[in-house]
Amino acid sequence: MGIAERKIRQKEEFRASILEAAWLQVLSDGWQSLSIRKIADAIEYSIPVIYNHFENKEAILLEFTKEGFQKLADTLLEVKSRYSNPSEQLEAMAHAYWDFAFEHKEYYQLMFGLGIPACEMVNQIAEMKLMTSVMISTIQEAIASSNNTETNYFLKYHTYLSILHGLVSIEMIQKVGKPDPEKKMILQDAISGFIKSLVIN
Amino acid sequence: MGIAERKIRQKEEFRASILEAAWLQVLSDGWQSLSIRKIADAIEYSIPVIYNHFENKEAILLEFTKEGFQKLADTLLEVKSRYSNPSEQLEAMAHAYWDFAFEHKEYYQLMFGLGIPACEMVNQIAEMKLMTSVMISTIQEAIASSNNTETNYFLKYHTYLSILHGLVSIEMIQKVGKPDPEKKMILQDAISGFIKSLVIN
DNA sequence: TAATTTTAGTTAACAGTGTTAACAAAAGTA
DNA sequence: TACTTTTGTTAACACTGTTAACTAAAATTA
Repeated sequence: MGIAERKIRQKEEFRASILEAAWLQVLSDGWQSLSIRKIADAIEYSIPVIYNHFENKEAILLEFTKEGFQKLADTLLEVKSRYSNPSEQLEAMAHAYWDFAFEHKEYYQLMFGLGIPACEMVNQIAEMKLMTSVMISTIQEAIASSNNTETNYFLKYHTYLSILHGLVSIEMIQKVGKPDPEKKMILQDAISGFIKSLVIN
Repeated sequence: MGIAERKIRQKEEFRASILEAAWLQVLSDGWQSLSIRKIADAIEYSIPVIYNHFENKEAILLEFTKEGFQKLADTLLEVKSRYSNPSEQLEAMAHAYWDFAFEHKEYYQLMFGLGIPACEMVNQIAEMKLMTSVMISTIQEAIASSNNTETNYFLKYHTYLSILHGLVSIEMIQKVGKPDPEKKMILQDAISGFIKSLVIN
């Protein structure tokens, strides 16, 4: 009964080839110009086959959104593991976040920008919760080893993420290509201020 | 020779009616579903007339982007004038910025979000420079009356704007309708930390 | 005023988009 | 081999922005 298994495998490969073709499209022309038709063209199949594997175009985008959050969460975890002090961790994670955003610009724009993440959808992306939990746990640890252990960790998490996302997106809006390396000073400035107010209070 | 003047006036009115119809569309269905055809339908003219008044769809969006930055700049100036202390001004402006974003969600999303402001375009929006200059001047004043007058004002402006935009856009992504009033605590937290590090250092 | 030019506005089309219903062909099962 | 299921295709629908070609109205000139 290897037939059924082969079919599943083929279906999986097909699905992967759709995503791969889509990703190549995105890399060369950006999200805006990704189209079902071009994907179909690239994989040399007719259009409707794509709908056998993805409910609609948004489902394809969702796949990449998940991938993006997964990658970001992994990166943050890895970076965090290189330090023991929560403050150092938060700082290193901030830099890693920045680097991720510009090294994987396409992912980042989908994850936060273009997405106009359809309302409830956001909360249903498990991979996003992963990123959230990495950040929150580190902030909790920082608070635990601080002067004021009564600090609202959720509020601080929200502040942390907002500062990071604000820095990144303002930079992305203004500059086009490479991220001005000087701008990392701004990141450093903002994030060290945040950390200081977090642990010293 | 009142004919030429009447013609100019009519052209102006026509242009205004296009913008008005577009704005109603946006208010009821959002930017994503704004279309030239619907505008033409609303003003009861054929499609190509719109291209006599606007080069393309983006030009219409640009008009609203300018309007948005103008309104925001006006608001910031007005709020600033109610205080004399730069720190108080920066704090009040931060709250005004937040309020503007959610009271004029459509404008804000166009100004910063969807816009994917076509590269150079951003620097050519005079109204945006207006907003920038209001913020920068206040920060300069805060620095002047601080401990460390050597602080890089441009870096601090960038940080200020990034914090604000980050807070707003993270909130907009997560919540759909009304802005959680509790979230203003986060704004307060982040901005008072910023101001403290700006004037005390 | 009549003829001519300019302007304003229309229809119809082009080249795209996402999505789906109806059908044909291939593959698996009895 | 005959039947059923899966797989894939064609062709269409309902949209999108944009523009070329044409007509009708208005303004200008002779």
